[in-house]
Amino acid sequence: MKALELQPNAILEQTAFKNSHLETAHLEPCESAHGAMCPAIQAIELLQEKWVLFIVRSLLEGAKGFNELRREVGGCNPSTLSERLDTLEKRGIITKTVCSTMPPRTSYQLTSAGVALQNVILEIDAWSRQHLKPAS
Amino acid sequence: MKALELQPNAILEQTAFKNSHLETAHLEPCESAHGAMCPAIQAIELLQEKWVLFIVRSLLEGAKGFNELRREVGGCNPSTLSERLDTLEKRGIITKTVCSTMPPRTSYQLTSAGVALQNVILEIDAWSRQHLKPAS
DNA sequence: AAAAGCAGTATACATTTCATAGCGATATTT
DNA sequence: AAATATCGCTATGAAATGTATACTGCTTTT
Repeated sequence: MKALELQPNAILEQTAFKNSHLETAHLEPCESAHGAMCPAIQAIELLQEKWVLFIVRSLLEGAKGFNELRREVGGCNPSTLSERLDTLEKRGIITKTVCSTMPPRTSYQLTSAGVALQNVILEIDAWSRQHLKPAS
Repeated sequence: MKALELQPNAILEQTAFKNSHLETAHLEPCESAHGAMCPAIQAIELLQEKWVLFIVRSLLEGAKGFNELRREVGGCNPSTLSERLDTLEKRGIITKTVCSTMPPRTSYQLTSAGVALQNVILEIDAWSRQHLKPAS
């Protein structure tokens, strides 16, 4: 819903370079529409949102409630967590189950698509041990 | 560290609120210091920064210059790209080679640690094809 | 009887990312 | 020959995103 309908190079073209038609020439299918149709780009955009990987990692241990999750991911603030959980649900990665409304009790758990993300996380984990050097 | 014993089936067995007795003060080693010592957390924090995965993905195709990279990742703004490249260099993921200062010519390329991230990206890619449903 | 926990929402502030202009020198286009 | 585009950034201010904190009404724990 934002300015994402712009083509990547439109940005560069807008910046005072009106005649830069040369720049626009080479665009891979994936990049051409900001990944609107490319699953890989969509996935990166999703997983790269703050807290998302931590949320998934935490839910791999089992279903959790809102505040429980909040603590275990490392202190995400409630507005952000709420928004992230919404989009994860829309994307079919988690399901939300309202066990009781008052007092409130909710449970979030991974779908099979969500569980499948374990491979990604294990890969990150393995990489981090072998190659990541600590921040200075 | 604990977060690595990920058990897919645990999900099925656990109902919500399994650890409610730990509400206030339970901090695992990993979480306790914001992941200061846990490689996995550090890695997620790094890879989750905006543009980082796109940068790595793009450099897997070969070394690139600043503006070239900027275009190919999908239009990252220069200040942000500059900052990301700095941290990626500090973390040992890319190397920066200044070929000429005036006129400027620089080349960014992955280190072996950077190339090793290909596994992560391939895993995301595979996952996205099989499980990610498009944003509504 | 008091305190703390549940799942969020609302508000106001802090941080991050953004678009854009600009640099001097060459390479390309007209 | 002259105008323009390009290189790799940095600087600026504005927009978008993330933050801490307070709050709700009801139950469980102390």
